[in-house]
Amino acid sequence: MTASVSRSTRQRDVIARVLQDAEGPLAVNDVLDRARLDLPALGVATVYRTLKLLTEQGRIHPVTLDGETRYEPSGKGHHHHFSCTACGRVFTLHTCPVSLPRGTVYPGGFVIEAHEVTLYGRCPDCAGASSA
Amino acid sequence: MTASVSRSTRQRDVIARVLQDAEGPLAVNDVLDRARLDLPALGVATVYRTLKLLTEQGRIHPVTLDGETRYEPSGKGHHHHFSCTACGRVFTLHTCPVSLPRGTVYPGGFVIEAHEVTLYGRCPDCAGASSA
DNA sequence: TTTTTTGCAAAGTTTTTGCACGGTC
DNA sequence: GACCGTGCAAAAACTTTGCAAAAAA
Repeated sequence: MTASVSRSTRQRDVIARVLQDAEGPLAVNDVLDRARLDLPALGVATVYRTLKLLTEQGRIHPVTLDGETRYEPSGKGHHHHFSCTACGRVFTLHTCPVSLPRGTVYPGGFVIEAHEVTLYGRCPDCAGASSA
Repeated sequence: MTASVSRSTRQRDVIARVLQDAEGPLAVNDVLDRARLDLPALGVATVYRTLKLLTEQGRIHPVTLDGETRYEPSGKGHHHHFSCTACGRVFTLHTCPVSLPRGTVYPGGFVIEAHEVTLYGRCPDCAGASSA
């Protein structure tokens, strides 16, 4: 038996690109919708399988926000997320609001290794056209 | 269309107490298991409905940690969570590492309403066990 | 051609909903 | 007694898995 080799397919390429081009981490459904613009016949199962594959390969990774699992490309450096309370979209922010270097000891004796910040509010689009 | 009145029931009391007595935010299943110690016949649907009700009443709120939606009592003041990468326990921290008043406008035009911070690292117990 | 991948559909899971009975007010 | 809440079971929503056909190598 041979070790299975991961092949390059149109589906995988499109899904990977969709994630790369996204404004932030995408939920399975977002990926499906966007990828179908290029591949109308794309099946849901393929999306799930591809997201799992890309995750195992370390090319993307899951982020859970508001109880929903989303995926974003790895290697985009330190960043955080902004969840719009109006339209529900999630954006990636490259500005970090905290200063917590690794090794910082928090009150109580908690030794910090990493941190995650999620901001909530109105995204530029919704803040500008604040009509409901 | 009368405003529905929320009644006090044994199920709701037990579920609320389970959350209050918990050492940290609980997942639906945790709530179900613990509440059934007092109410063996408690149905899953009731747990979901009650968690939703309590959330709408603002008495509890959901937090997503490690890809799972959990619930914790509200009114415990502004706080954040620390997830120990060694023992897996989640702690509540009352010190806030960020200064982001409501209305702050983030670069790009994001209007901040709230924020959530999750810190990862070694809790006091685990840090002490391996530090010099 | 050989082996992997895909799309469809069936099978699992998880969460929500419809109902009749039971409980609270 | 009126009306809300509960448990059960069915339904809907969300993921995973089995297969034969299609695609990559």
